[in-house]
Amino acid sequence: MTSTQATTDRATTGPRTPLSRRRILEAALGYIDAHGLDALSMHKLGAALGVKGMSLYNHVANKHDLLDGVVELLWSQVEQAAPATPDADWRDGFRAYASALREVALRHPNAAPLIVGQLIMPTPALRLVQAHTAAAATRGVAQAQAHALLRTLTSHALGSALAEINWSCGRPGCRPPVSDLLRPGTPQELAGLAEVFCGGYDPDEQFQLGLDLMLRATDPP
Amino acid sequence: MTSTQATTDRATTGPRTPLSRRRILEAALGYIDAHGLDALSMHKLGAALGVKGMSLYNHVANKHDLLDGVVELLWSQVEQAAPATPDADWRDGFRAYASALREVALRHPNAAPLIVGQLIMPTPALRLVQAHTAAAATRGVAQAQAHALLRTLTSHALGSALAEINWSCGRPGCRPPVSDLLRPGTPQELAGLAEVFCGGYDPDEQFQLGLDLMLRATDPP
DNA sequence: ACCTGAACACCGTTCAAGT
DNA sequence: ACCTGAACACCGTTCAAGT
Repeated sequence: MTSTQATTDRATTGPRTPLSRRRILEAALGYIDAHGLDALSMHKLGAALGVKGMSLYNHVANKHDLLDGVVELLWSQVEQAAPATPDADWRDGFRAYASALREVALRHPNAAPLIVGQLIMPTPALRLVQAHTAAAATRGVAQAQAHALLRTLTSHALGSALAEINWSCGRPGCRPPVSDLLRPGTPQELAGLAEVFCGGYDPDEQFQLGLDLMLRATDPP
Repeated sequence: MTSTQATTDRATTGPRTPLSRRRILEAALGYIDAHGLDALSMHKLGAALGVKGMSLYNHVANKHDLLDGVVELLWSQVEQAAPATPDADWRDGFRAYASALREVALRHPNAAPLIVGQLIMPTPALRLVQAHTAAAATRGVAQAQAHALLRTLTSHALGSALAEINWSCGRPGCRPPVSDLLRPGTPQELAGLAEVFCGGYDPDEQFQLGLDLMLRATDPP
């Protein structure tokens, strides 16, 4: 309650950790995870950081820039999870890249649409392309071919993650239930179809099958 | 200038076509196409319809419902472009479905992110699944297999369309230039990579190759 | 250098009133 | 039945002022 107690919330240096672009972006992602993309506002994000909304403009240019930064943060998580490993089989590296991208999207379902809607190509994404292309090049894979494969894998990872987030109902409890996806007027017959189309499959398995297809299409080493 | 001239804007029945959900949704899509998703507001959309913002609430529940309606409109365009044709080869139908979905997304780049971010499964989408599944069933394709294929095709169409909208630079003039996608700090070396990764390929061709892969993976008729 | 108060135009939404 | 005026809380953003 008192101001001396308030510092226990942060448990770090001084009475208040100073603002920084990095800290703001992480807080923004956390806020989106917790409350949804639409709920994020500069005022509320400021409050969540113990600061007054307008202070954020000292570290980000505007809200659009803030969201770009969140996308960059997500890509850096992908980079951390699936760095290129020059010694291992490049196909395993490509597979790990696609899986990591999908997993980051699934771990942040409220933020995932940003990845594909922010009109930005963040540095960590380019570093991933560069590193994995280089790994494949050591086995004689041409740059154009590696790029084509990486583009397809990226589309597949994001496309299937977003489809899963919006339309699939995880196996057991189906949160939210399929019926929440349907407009009130939907005919009973189509509602039944939705139940099986959206609920009756394993998204992981479907994603892996797609991966296999794409990687097998390239001729051996 | 005068009020008698004003009616020439619509050139239809009476001095002012009455509002309807359908007319509102079409105007909303047109507005998004013209001015971008972020620019759409109830006030401005009302003005574009010659009406006062709040009037829209007589026909749509709220802005979220409005956007859901726009997504439904887009799916109905897909349905119109690629109805199932029970007599033709079902593979051609599936291919036409995926191509139509992609083309609708590319034709409405500003609205496309909505398809994958609105948490809704519109009736026309379900009708497409139903019709194409039925077409495949007449050739002995099991429902589960048809559904799996349709899910993969849907992910691929949307994933590649969204990737193309955001990160690719159509062959000749590259609007906007790749450099607009990069954050100011991007190292020169990665900027060069972006130029070839985002600009040096044919998105149509890449999409069609993916389609071939998916359709060939299913055993013959 | 960085945070704040005050202020701005704008936004989504409600509701009582008009027609 | 459907449109509007007035009003509300909220939003993104600016800027002069504080420290």
